[in-house]
Amino acid sequence: MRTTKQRKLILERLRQTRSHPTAVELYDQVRRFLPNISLGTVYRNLDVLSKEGSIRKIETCGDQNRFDGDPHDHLHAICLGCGRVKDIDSEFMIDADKFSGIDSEFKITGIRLEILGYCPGCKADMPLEYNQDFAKPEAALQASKKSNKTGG
Amino acid sequence: MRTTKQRKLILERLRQTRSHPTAVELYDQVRRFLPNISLGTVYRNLDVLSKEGSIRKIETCGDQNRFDGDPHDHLHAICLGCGRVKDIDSEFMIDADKFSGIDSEFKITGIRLEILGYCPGCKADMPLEYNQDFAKPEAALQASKKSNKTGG
DNA sequence: GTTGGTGCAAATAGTTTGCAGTAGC
DNA sequence: GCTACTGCAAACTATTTGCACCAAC
Repeated sequence: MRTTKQRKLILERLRQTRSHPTAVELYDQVRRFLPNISLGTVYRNLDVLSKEGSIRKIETCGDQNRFDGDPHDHLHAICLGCGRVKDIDSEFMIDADKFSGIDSEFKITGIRLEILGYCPGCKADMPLEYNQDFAKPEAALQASKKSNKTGG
Repeated sequence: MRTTKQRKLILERLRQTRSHPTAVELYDQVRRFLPNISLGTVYRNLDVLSKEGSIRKIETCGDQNRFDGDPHDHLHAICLGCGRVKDIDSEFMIDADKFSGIDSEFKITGIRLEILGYCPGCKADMPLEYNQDFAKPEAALQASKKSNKTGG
């Protein structure tokens, strides 16, 4: 794997930010330093870097993927209002072994665990039902898929 | 909400199957009964039915969404080989309250928990590392995003 | 100098939408 | 009869890819 200036810049920017940018957000950032870089290059680099393990692709199930410069185990809290992703301390991780008895035919390799909710800025957008009480995750997920502000 | 024959058929097919079809798979199924139905109509109906709560949109984070005719709480085991989704008994559910201490600013409304692994048919595609031991979920997820066979 | 990486633009895949006609209530 | 719903096709969004040139090793 060659160390091109594009690749170096993308990795560096991703490591420096605590946000979890989308490919396009990252493209906008790196363009300030390399005006001629193309979006295709950003996608290609995000792909090789995440395959190689230097970064993580976060599958937020939103319309766009987000990327995390920290490849170590930790949880993500995903805002259903704006789609932004916040890191959560790994002490809350759940071990995949907990589920090992589930199904003899299905070979479990891991779990996907994400915290869903609303960040301070999006509390106003929160469905009424959540103002009194906690409720079903999926319902909220459905309701909010649309409003993906570009998030930092 | 009107009960059109298209809507009725889509809901009926979804309730009858234990697979978790994609929109296109469902379209292929209902076309056998209503040859002129359009894919747009299938998408529109999946949207209203899931917003209304009759079905669930499963956010498998694959390239295509899948739909579940059973709106009740249960877990999904997602095959990283073919993208197919299998229901898991709700006794394994984890309560969102477990995470309530995570962050005072973030209003938690739920969690997303999915079991990742390989179904019997895809065990051959499984990365070598899993043949000896369980390993990190995300690595496998990255590796397998590509191979979404149309699943049933 | 070899070849992996780049910029560009076109292609692709999944999904959404505008529109004019249709059918459920 | 009103109007939500439909089929169709075009549009849209995120992402991928073919190609000719370039630069890291």
